[in-house]
Amino acid sequence: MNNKYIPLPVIKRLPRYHRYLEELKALGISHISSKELSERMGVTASQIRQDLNCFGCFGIQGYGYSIKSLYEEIGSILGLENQKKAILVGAGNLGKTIATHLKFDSRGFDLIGIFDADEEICGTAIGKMTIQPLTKLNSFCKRRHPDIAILCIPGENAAEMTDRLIELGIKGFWNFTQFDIAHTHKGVAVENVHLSDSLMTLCYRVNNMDGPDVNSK
Amino acid sequence: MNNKYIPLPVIKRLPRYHRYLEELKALGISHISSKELSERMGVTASQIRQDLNCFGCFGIQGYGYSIKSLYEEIGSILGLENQKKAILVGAGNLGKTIATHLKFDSRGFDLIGIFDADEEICGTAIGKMTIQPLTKLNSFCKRRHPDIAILCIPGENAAEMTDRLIELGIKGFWNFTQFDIAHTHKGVAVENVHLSDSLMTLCYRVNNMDGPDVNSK
DNA sequence: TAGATTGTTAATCGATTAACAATC
DNA sequence: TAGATTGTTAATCGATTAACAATC
Repeated sequence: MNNKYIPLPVIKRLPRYHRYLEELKALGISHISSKELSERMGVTASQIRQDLNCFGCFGIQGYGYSIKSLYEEIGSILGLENQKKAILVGAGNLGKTIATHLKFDSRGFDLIGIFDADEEICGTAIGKMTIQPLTKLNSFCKRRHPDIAILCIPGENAAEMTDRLIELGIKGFWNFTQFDIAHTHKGVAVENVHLSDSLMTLCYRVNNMDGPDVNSK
Repeated sequence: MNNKYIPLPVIKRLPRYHRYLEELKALGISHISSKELSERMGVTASQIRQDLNCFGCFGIQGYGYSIKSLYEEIGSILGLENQKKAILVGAGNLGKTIATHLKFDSRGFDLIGIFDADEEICGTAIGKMTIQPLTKLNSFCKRRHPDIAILCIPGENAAEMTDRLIELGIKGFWNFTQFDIAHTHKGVAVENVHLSDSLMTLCYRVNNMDGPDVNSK
């Protein structure tokens, strides 16, 4: 696999490129220059070219980038076709919504199990899946080897659950709890979705609209 | 209000400080040095001191920071006590979950209205509120003057709805749609929660765990 | 007073932007 | 060939880290 170091900001921009290219593809446009794409996306053309060149030479001088092939390239860089196995831990309101609202298939994942501590709701169906009790988590992981866990449990239980899941071979977390999955766990990928933090950031911004503009990305 | 320019990365870190201080306060600890806090949070002490000094001198040399007062300071910097008025637009699965899952009160907002295009579900209660039809949106905004909108509608309708809401005086968006609320709208605060993008970023990371480590924040 | 830790300036590091030669 | 636009190097900008004098 590619062994070059890629800056995190670049990686975080890839899904957005992917999204814009998908849209352009749907519009039936065949190719686009970094300049035009940059205008649509509100970034610099330089940044687009620099970002893409971290991974290879995808453009053609004097012509631009083929939308279809660049879209596929980025999808493959992200690893969307690899279908890593995901489990959901915590099937409350939030967990249920996450499980049903997202297109895991086209985002590189296959949701293979849903677990909850509350034995009452076990057996209930979510989509095509049935909620299982946490008591079955260990045997399930040993049998199916899920790659990542989606954490939708109360924050108080997150530290302990994280340790347990890492023990069981989980290599990545999509974390919706308040708890910060620690920098101390090496070799584990963590994507935090701290909704409260996001809301508070918005709070700051709407309260400081008069000051020097910070409302760009 | 403070008119100094504050870098966006600093603002985005404030909620996390707030969260850690809340926890320390609950533990009954009275004060803490930037060094100890930095170790708990996995950042540098320098960064903490630099960040805080954007807003004022909250520490005491030789002693550290009073947890209770720093917690309050940060809350007040974020503007959490201002209780800006928020409306939710789109009361599907995701919207419903967002409305019920988050503590708006302690995050600087008061949720005062919920709207949906589907007349069928109007009248249904979510928490203490009732879903209203979108046809009542304009008159509601003219009467109540909400500050921000939480967008949980399908991406296809987002562009149009954004324009409509800005027209109606909305000054901030908490955007859960795929659609990027544009850089073209000046003077409007936008906080995007692109869940699919986040999931794809995680996908890249779990697929590239062998390479040079990018799994830090 | 001595020790600790801040506030702040200076140094470093990394990311973004600009420029331009290479090339389709 | 001429025009366009890339890939890539160099310049700039901004954010992070280190260092230390000020001070509790």
